[in-house]
Amino acid sequence: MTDKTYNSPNYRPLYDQIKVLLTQSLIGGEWRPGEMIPSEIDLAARYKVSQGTVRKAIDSLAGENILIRRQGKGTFVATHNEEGIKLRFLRLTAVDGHKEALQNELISCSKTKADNRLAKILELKAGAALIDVKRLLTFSGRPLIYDHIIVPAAPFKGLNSTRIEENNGSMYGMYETEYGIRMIRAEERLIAVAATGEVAKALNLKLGTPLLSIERVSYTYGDKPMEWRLGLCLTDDHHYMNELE
Amino acid sequence: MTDKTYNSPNYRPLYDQIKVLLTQSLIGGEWRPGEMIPSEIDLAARYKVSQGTVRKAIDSLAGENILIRRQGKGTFVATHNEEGIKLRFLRLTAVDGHKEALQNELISCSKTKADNRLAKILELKAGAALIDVKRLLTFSGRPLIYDHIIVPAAPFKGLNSTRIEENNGSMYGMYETEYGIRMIRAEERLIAVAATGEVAKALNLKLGTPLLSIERVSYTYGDKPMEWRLGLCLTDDHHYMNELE
DNA sequence: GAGTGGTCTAGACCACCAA
DNA sequence: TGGTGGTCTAGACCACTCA
Repeated sequence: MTDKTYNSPNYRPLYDQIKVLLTQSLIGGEWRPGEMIPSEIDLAARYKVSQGTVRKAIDSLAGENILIRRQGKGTFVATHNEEGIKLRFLRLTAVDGHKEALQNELISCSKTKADNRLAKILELKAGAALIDVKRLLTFSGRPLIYDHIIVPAAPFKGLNSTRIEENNGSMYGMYETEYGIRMIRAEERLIAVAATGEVAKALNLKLGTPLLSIERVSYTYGDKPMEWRLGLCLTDDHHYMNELE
Repeated sequence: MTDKTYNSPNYRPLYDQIKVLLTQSLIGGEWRPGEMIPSEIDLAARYKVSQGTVRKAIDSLAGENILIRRQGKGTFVATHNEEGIKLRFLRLTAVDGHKEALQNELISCSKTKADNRLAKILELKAGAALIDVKRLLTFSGRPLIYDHIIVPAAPFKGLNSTRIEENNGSMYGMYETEYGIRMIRAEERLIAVAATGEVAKALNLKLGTPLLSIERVSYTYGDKPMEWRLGLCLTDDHHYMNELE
């Protein structure tokens, strides 16, 4: 790490290189979700840089919610299996802001093959094996979201309805616990649509009722897409919250 | 600044105190939108702290898009009047991702009074004077958004249709240029609704067409709400993009 | 070349937590 | 009490921009 490679065409700051090394250890499973990583001083010794440089690398990863700092305790690998962080990606809240019980009702879990569109989104070959999950999410006993989830079959071997129910429908938690795959980022695209047959029936709505359509692609380390999801949400007393900076 | 007030109940890091001082200078107008602020070294001398501490304060403000760093040039006060940053809060993009010409068509600009709901949102007294703007936004010649904008009349004295058109409909730019008020943050709440009379007509739609409703409250320094806005968007070939971390 | 932000270091000390 | 992250400093040097 003494070679700073200044003036080289592909110059990267040291802390950026350290960040890559840390990420590789995360991908490689050296530190698993929920575990504590070595202290800043230990890492500094390991990589032969100053504590401040390690610090900056960790700061960056903490800013991306990949690591979590806890003063006095240590730095931990973030996980979706933690109370309070479990629903990090769920932006739908009640209009009056009250907390509510969330329940899953599995509709189906089957195998399909990727058409061109999904293959492109998930970076697979057309025809690749997929797992297709449909479910209903109920808020305080009322069904509000019709969820359609698709993941590649290869990395999620053995995923079936039993396993989903064992994990209480927490998909992200299951991906981590059962397959060691952690989602670190997601992109959502929202539009308004009219409720059609199957969905209207499941949500107990009139045909044509406006629904919020949330299409989400989730990424794991290295910006690799690992899940496609389409949620159709009834928004008569809930809304999707977003903060702009 | 020598008093570090350690162990005091309301202990705040030095860089946080510097951040407050910088923010006060921004509010007070010492450095106006688009201008360069003093160099880190100068600020360090001014506040009697090290460059690193000033740096951390600036880093924080840059992270909130309040300041913009430019290596080799200096640090500048962010502005909505800059090409490329102009539409920072607009998340609606074409499905195929192509760039498009955006145009404003002013429908009305009138005075009203705050009802209880708006008074609460904008932190005013019920009955306070408001300015009410309606307009149509067209993308590549096609009307896609019916916008309803409400601001308190007091800080925006003299805002009328003429002035809006002089600023080409760029509301945030106008707030800065004409009134020295900069929006730094916004909260949005999205739901799906059905098009009703006036809006359906303006957007040339059938009654009941699903529209994306985007309610936005914008805040200036000190988390003071200064604008309420409701956009009704046709999303047949556009979508609202959002990134989750 | 002078000035700006960006990186990196080494060291001191503080705040928080657990045993 | 010892270990962890968090703050702060002083100083050296690099990368970028512009005159």
